Amino acid sequence: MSDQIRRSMPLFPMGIVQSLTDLSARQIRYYEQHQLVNPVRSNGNQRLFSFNDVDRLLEIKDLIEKGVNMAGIKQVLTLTHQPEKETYSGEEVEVRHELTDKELRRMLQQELFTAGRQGKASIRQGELSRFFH
DNA sequence: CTTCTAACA
DNA sequence: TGTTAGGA
Repeated sequence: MSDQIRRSMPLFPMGIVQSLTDLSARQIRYYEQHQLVNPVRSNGNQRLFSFNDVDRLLEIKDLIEKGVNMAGIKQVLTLTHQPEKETYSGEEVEVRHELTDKELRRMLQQELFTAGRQGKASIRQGELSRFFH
């Protein structure tokens, strides 16, 4: 598993990650507060992100653009990064769960009916009606 | 010059 | 989320 070590190596500072993800420093720091990414700190207290962190931020950006809020993103990322055991030609391999649009819609729809009505759906941001149109 | 934390005319 | 102050 040497490749994972490389993907986890602290490499880029805030500026690079900003241009790489098109997210503001404010957003990136905010997502870090919510445990969505875990950049390491340099001696000067500067954040150093790994390739994995950037990859993760891109997933977050994608979900944000789909109208999913923090609560929803946490759920999706948790499910997505939960290793699944799959058997290929006799060999058991760990595979990253791919969340399908169908599953995401299910989550959103369930949310829409469960916690919905009374208050705001905790998994959505504003009117995400386009998911059902 | 870049990044950090805390806070909000 | 943006923006800004005050430091490192």
